[in-house]
Amino acid sequence: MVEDQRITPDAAELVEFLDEHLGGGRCLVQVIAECEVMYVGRAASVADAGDFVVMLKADGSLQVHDYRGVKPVNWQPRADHVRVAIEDEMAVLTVERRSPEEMVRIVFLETALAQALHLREGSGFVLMGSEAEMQRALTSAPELIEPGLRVLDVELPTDVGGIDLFARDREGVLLVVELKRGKATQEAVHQLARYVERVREITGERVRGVLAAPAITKPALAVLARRGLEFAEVTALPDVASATLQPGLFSLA
Amino acid sequence: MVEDQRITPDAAELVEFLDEHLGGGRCLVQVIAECEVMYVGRAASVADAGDFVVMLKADGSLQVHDYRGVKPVNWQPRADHVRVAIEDEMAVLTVERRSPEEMVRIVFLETALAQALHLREGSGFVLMGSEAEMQRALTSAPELIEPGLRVLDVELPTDVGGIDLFARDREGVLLVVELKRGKATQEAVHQLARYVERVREITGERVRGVLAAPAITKPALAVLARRGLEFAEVTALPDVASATLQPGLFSLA
DNA sequence: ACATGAATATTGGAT
DNA sequence: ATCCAATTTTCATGT
Repeated sequence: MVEDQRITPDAAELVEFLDEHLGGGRCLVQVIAECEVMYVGRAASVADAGDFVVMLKADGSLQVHDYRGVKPVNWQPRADHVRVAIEDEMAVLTVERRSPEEMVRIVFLETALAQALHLREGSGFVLMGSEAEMQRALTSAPELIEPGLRVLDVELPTDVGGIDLFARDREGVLLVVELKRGKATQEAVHQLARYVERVREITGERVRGVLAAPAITKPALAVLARRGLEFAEVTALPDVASATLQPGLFSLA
Repeated sequence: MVEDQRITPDAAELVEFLDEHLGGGRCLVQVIAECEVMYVGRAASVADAGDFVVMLKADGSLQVHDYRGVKPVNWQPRADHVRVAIEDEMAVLTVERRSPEEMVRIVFLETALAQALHLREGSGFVLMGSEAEMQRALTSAPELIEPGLRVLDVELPTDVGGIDLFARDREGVLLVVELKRGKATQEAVHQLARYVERVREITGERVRGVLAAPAITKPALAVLARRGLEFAEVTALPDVASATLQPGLFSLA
């Protein structure tokens, strides 16, 4: 798994190391070093000398990690061009991409460790509780929103965006459903209001608007009520969470 | 910088290592191993056995990296609780947090490397080109949007959200400006339309709406025009990008 | 603690 | 290539 490791390499050795290991198939290269990091592109930034973990993956993505936070200090998703060179007796890494045109430049002042890893692919990954999954569940069991609901359409496109679920209630009244997998905010209410208004304009019919989510913020609920819209509590993860959060067991079978 | 390292530790040695180094001040711990990763919380996921880089930072944040992409396969921002134990002769790492209630559980099947790093703090970090900066620039030089503009308010709160810039044009007509630091999308147009409509209702005056951004998508521009709103081209990074993207120089002075 | 909104958001999917 | 919408978004900020 650990293919190669160099302790306190000098500039020349680091360049050689990177040249050798970058671009490999399932390779991940890390450099732990004191360095300066600069970025220009969608924004621009400079980080003065500090200790960072620089991670370069096989797809050309780069991230520079600090001692805190999930988010890197600097990064670059899937770059087109990765280059190493020696400038002023220091190893310099340049990662560029077109579209958008941007670049990250790292000057290695003092390298503690460089390592090349080969990560064998995992056999499988499953994610549960996405909005798409919620949509499928509610389409096949619309009574979870309200009894007597008949789904007419899913992801129905309009000129102001796609309607998650379009239906008629038990009395035949048109119903627009906006789904959120997490706690719904005012933004979701505005989205729903927009769809309802548009459908009213197009059809001339009475239209109900329902925000379906596991929860809603208090301010959002207030706006919802003021606009004559409704909230329906639906959970994204039916029972998995409660079952598996018990300490000890953790099978998602 | 590299405080401690263990090559192919067994379960007991890994647990001891983690117990010793976790929770340190500016410490970052990495484990490169074949493992299984499970997550339950806002969603739920399972990753079958595969090779990953597990990174634990001093603030309790966790990330599990794959061979590709900037985003980790699994992660946890600032957890409240980090635990290691031996189960079925394997080292198991559990990272939990309240609010939201969630946890990541990692079973180490075969560990290639464990290392503890001490990252000294960097001296400085500067980011240029944020929306806040753009707002300040345009407030002090509103003619960049349009000649004769007088700014009345910044971040003016309404019941449908905060208006980035509120102004009067040279003819005294009210003007609502929505700022975007990147290419503006339809969502930004809807936001602007909402503010304009609300200000019209409140004031009863004629109100212009301007979307100020470095660029706008074609569909967004169409919607904008249809709604009688306007686009103003303003750049978030006045000249830094073009000046510094020249190969060779890279000073942001 | 809760809610809001920006972000170099990233990423996958549709057009 | 462009555009849109979800995301375990994360994160800082204000209340």
